[in-house]
Amino acid sequence: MGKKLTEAQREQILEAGIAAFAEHGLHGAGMAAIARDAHISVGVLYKYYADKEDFFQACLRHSLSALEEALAAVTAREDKLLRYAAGIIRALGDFCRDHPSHIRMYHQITTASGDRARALAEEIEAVTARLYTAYIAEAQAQGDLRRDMDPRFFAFFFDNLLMMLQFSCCCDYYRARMALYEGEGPWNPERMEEELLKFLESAFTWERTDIVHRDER
Amino acid sequence: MGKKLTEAQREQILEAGIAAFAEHGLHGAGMAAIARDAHISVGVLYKYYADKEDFFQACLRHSLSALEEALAAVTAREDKLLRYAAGIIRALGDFCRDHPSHIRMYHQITTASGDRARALAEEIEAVTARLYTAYIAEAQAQGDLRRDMDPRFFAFFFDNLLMMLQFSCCCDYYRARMALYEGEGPWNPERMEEELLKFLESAFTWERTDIVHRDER
Amino acid sequence: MGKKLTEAQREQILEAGIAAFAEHGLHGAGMAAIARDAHISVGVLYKYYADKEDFFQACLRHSLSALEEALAAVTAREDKLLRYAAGIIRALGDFCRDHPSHIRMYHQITTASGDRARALAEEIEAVTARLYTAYIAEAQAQGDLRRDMDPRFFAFFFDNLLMMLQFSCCCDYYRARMALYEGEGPWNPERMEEELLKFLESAFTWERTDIVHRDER
Amino acid sequence: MGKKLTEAQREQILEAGIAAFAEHGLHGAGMAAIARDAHISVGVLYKYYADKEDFFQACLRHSLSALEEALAAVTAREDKLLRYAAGIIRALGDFCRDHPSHIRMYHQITTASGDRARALAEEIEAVTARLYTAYIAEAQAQGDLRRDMDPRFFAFFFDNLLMMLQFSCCCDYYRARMALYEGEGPWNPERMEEELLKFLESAFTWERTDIVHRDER
DNA sequence: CATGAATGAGTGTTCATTCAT
DNA sequence: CATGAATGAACACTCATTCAT
Repeated sequence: MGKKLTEAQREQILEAGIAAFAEHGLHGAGMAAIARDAHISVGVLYKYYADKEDFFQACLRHSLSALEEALAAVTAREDKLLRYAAGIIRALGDFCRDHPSHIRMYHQITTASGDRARALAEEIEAVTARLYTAYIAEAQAQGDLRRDMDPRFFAFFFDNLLMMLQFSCCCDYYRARMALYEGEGPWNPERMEEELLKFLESAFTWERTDIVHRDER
Repeated sequence: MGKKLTEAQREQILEAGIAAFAEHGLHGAGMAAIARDAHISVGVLYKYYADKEDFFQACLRHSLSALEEALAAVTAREDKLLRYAAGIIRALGDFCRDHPSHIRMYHQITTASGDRARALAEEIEAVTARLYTAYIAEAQAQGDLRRDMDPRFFAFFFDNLLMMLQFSCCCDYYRARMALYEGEGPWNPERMEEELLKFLESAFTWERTDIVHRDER
Repeated sequence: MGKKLTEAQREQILEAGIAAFAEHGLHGAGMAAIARDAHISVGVLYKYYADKEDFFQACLRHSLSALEEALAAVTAREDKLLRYAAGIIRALGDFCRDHPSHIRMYHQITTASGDRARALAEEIEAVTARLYTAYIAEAQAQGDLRRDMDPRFFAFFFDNLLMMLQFSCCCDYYRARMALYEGEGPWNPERMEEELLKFLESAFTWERTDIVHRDER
Repeated sequence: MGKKLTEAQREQILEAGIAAFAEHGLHGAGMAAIARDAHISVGVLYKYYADKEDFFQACLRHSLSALEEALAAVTAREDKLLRYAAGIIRALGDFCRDHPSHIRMYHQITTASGDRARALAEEIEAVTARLYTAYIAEAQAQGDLRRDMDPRFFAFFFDNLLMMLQFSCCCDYYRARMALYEGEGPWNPERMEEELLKFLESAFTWERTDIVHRDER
C-alpha cells in the first residue's frame, strides 16, 4: 500500500475522497468521480486501497491526523479551563475555515449505525472525550470548576456545543439552521466564539448557592 | 387485495419509510425494502406517492406533526424559563424513547446540502427557532435571564444542546460517543436531564459581575 | 362477452381503445388510461375482454366494420374504373376525416411482425385486396384498363397509393413528411384527390405504344 | 475486458439496436436485449450513449448515412427521368435486401407523433423530398414529364410508391399484405421493379389530351 | 356485479469493481 | 505498472392483471 505515490499525490487523492464523502456520503460518493477529481485513474485507487470502505478509512485517518495536529498545540498547553476552552474553540474554528469538507465528512460519518458506528465513534471521539474529561476533572479538582456537577457531563455538554459549532460552520443544513437564529444581523465567527465562551463561562462557574446569595441581597 | 389503505396501514408505511430513511439515508434506502417492511408491494408506494422524494417528504411531514404534537403541551404552557426548558427536555426525551427512528431520520436529513438543505432546515427548524428565540427574549425582558448575552445566541446554544441530546439518545454513532463520556457508570435519562438542566440554569442566570463578587469575597 | 353493456358504452370503450392504440401502439397504450377515457373501471375491461390482446382484437374488428361500411356504398356500385377509384378515394378521405384515430391504429398495426403480422394483414387487407384485384381484372377484361400490365400489380400499386394517402392525412409523421412536399402552398384534400386521380388515370390507361405515337407526331 | 470499442463492435452494437428498434419499436425494445445481441454489457451502451433516446438517434444516424450512401451514386448521375427512377428503385431494392431491419426501423419511426414526428420526418425525409421534387420539376421543364400536373404531387406520389415498395420488401405486415396481391404466383423483385416502372412511366408521360386522341381513333 | 387498490415482474439506468491493453 | 473500458448486480419506477370489497 502506498508504493510509488508521492506524498502530494496521496494527499490529493485523500482530499478528493474527503470532499466527495463529505458532499455525498459514503454510499453516494462515486469512485470514478473521486479518481477524476484527484487526476488519477480508478485503477490507482484500487491499487492502493482494497475497496471503497478501505479508501474511506484512509480518508478518515488522514483527516483525523490533521485534526489532531490542529488541536495538539492547544491541548499541550497548561492553562486555566476557560482559556483552554477558548483555545479549543479557536483551533476548531480555524480548522473549520481551513478544512470544511473534513468536518462535513465527520458529520456524514455520524449517520453510521450498528457496530460500524461504534467503531467509528471510538476512532474519532475517544481522544477528545478522554482529553476533555480529564482536563475538566482536573479543573474541578483545582477549584476552577463548580463542584456540583459530574465533570463527565460537563465534558460531554462542552463537546456537544463544539460539535454543533463545527457543523454550523461547515454543513449546509446547520448553516441554514443557524441563519434562522441569526435573524437579520448575521453573526461573524469572532462574535460566535465570544458568546459561546460567555455561555460556557457561566455554566462552568456558577453554583446554585450563588443564586441564594443573589436572591438574598 | 381490496380496498383503500386503512389509517393504520398508512401509518405503518410511513413508519417503515422513516425507519429506512433513518437507517440508510434518503439515497441509501430502497423502496422495495420499505415496501417489504410495511408488508405492502412497491406498487402501493407509487400509488400514494409520486416518487421516492415525495414519499420522503410525506415521511418528514408525518414525523414533524408527531414532534409538534409532542411539544405542543409544553410550549402552550406559560412558565418560568427553567421550568419551560425542563418541560422541553422532558418532552423531547419522551419523543426519543417513543420514536427513535424519527430522530435518526432528522439526523440523516442534516446531511443534505445546497438549496435542499436550506429548504429542509427551514421546514424543520423554523418553528423551534422562532419559539425558543421569542421565549428567551421574553424571559430576558422579564429579568429571568441574564442581560449580558444576546438572546438569539442563547436560543441557539440551547437548541444545539437539545439536538445533541436527541441524537445521543437515538443515533448509534452518538450513543457510542456518549458511552465514551459515561465511562463505567452509564447514565440514565433522568440523570442526563437533571444535569443538563443544571448546566443550563447556570448558563442562563449567571452574570460576569457575580464572578467579581465571588472573587472579591 | 358483452352481457350488460349498452351499445353506446361498448362503442365508447372501443373508441377509447382505438384512440389509445392509435396514439401509443399496442404495447404503449395503458389499460388504466383506456378505462379512464371510457369512463369505466379496469375491472369492466377485463370482464368483457380476456386481456389486452383480446381487447385490441375487439377494437380492430370494430374499426374494420366501420371501414367496411364506409366502403360498402362505393364497392357495391357498378362503375367505370376511374369513377370507381374516385369513389374509393373520396370514401377513404371521408373516413380519414371522421375517424383519424382508426387510420392511426391501422398504421400502428403495420408494425407487427411474425405470424401476428400475417394474421393481421389477412384480417385487414384481404377484403380490399380481393376487391381491387377483381375489379381491376374485370376492368382490364372490359378494355377500360391498359393490357400490358398484370392487374395484380395495378391493384397493389393502387392500394399502396391509397394507404399512403390515408396515413398522410392522419398520422403525424406522414403529415410532416407531406408538408415537405407541399412547400409553401399547402394542399387541401380536394386538390390531393384530384391530382391523385390524374396520376392514376394516366397510369391506368396509357400504353407504351402511345408514346411512340406521340413521339412520332 | 480491455480497450476501446473497435469500429466493428460499434457497428455491431448499432446493428443490434436497429434490429431491436425495428422489431419492437423505440419503446418496446429493451436495452438489455440489445446489449446481449451485440455481445456486450448494458454498461457499454450507457458509456457510449447517454440514454435510450440518444442511442436510438445514433442508430438512426447510422442508418441514414448508409441509406444516403446507397442513393449517392444514383442521385449524382444526370439522367432521363425514367432511368433515374429505375436507378432509385434498383438502389432501394438493393438496400432492402442488404439492410431490411433499417427499413423496418424507419417504419417503426413513422409511428411517432407530435413534435417528435415532425423532427424525425424532417431528419429522414427532407433530403429525398427536396431531391425528388427538384429532379421532377427539372424534368418537367425539360419536357420529359407531362405538364398538366404539379411536380410536387408527382414527387410525392413517386416517393409514396417507393416507401410502400420498401416496406413491402422488409416489413412482415406489408409482406403478408403483398402476398395477398400476389396470389399463387409470387413476384420476384425484378418483376416488381419492372412493373412499377411501367406504372410510373405512364403516369409520368401521359396527358389527358392523348386519351381524347385515342378515343377519337 | 362493478370497482379500483394491490401485486410484482420487467425496464432504464448507475456504479463499484475487475482486468485486458 | 497505469489506464479506463467492460461488467452486471441493484435500484426506481411502470403497468397488465387480479381479486377483496
